[in-house]
Amino acid sequence: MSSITSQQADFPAWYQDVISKTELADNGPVRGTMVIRPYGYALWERIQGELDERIKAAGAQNAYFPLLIPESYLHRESEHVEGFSPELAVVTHGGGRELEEPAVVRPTSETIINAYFAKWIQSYRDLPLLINQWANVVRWELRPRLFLRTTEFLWQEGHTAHASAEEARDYAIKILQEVYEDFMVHVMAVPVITGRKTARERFPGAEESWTCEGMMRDGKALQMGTSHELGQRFSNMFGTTFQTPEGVDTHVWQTSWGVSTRLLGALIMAHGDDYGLRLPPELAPIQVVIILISPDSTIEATGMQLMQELKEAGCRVEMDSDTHTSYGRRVTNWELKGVPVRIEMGQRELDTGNVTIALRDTREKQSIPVTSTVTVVPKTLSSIQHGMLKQAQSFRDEHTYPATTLEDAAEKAIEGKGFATIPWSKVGDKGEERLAESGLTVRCLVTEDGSLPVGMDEKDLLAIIAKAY
RNA sequence: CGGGAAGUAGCGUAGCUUGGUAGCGCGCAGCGUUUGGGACGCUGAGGUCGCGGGUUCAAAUCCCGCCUUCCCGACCA
Repeated sequence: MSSITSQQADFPAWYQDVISKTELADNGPVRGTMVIRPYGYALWERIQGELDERIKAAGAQNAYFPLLIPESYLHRESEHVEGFSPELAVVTHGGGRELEEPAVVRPTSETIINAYFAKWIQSYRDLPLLINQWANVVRWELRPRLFLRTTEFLWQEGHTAHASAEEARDYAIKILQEVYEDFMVHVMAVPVITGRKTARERFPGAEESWTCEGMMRDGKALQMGTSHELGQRFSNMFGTTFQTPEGVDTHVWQTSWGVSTRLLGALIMAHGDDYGLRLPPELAPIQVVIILISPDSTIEATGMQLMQELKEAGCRVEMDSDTHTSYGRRVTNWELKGVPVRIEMGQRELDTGNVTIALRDTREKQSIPVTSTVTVVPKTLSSIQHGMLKQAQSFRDEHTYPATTLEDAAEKAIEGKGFATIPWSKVGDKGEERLAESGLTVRCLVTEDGSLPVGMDEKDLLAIIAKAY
């Protein structure tokens, strides 16, 4: 197996190499489509599981809406259709004949879900209505990249209806912080900046968009998740109304929010190194791999017992007994796959009563008594988790530059390969246009202390400027 | 969709300038020897040279069109 391109030599090539060599995904036969292979899908299932738990804890329920949406639905909200029409896939034929009304393959489900919310919601007693769906969506992409931007991708999209604007806003922010930020920071070990999108970067049809922005190891920003406050735009167009306790017919206030398979791209690019993936233990489908050094029944029995004990201690463990393949090859392969802890089991371990454990994040090796493995490994996993978050945090801090003028910010973001921060009052819509000329965008707006700006006057905010995926 | 680069076995590539019927490395299969950081030997399988058309006695090679991938832009989770 040939080695992967180094990050420094060519970051995009490194990214491609990692995806193919770790067998995460392949390109599909139709441009922009992707085949997610078992290891990649295992990661997605871990992401789904963790998020689903948090989404349900936030009160939302899962449901499923159709893939095909009447084209006319999209046209009901003008900004929405303007935003999406260039990237729609439209079905014009079915059952061997031309359809009376073309159906679009959902690029997102705001419209169809609203059509049903309008039907289901009558009274303030029906609110809030909190729905989530796990689905695939299609947006015809001009420049696809595996996980980051594919024509078809998997995601969850939450859609909620509320009795007041404040409640809707609070819920959009609750999802952003308690579901997305919490998951990204504590499970993915990716520190994210939560902030508000500028008008230019907002979701088509939203009144406010809130975002989680992560920094990748090439210094570029990646939008990892968004939560939108939709106001009453969709409810006005779809006639989604409820009666208040006073008997007044009122349009609901809504939110929508989503994260996608793009998170796999974030995971790869936020933590990966020249040896391949580095998976945070909380997320890793395999947390510990036990490598049997040579074919021997005592070694195998000891390894099996260790695996059993670790499983009972709650670790996700796999045994590598493929002694036919050389030791070096196997080690390289497990490093490539990013498994956080590797335990080596061979004659030496039997003789000394110690096992060798190797940590993927720092590539350090330690020797510990076999008998303490079950207590040490879970602690090690936890310290790797914290170490990776800390490392990602330092990397981001080292690549974040305060600036005072627009030119200064642009230069620092480009030269320093990272984020530049500058008072939003120095940028504005005109400034965003100028930044775009050098390939930069305002990723989001935050308060001066970096927290989420809720209902604050824009003039006091700080803009995060960066190149973005 | 605009600008650039490239498509030859699963992957990486030679051959193309100067047309003559495809080679190498890795990987893969079988057998044997190995086994603590990408093992070795022997044997073997695997190719519509991206697709379509044209020129020619003859095309991987020359010409035209298209498709795909990567990079840079515009668009986006």
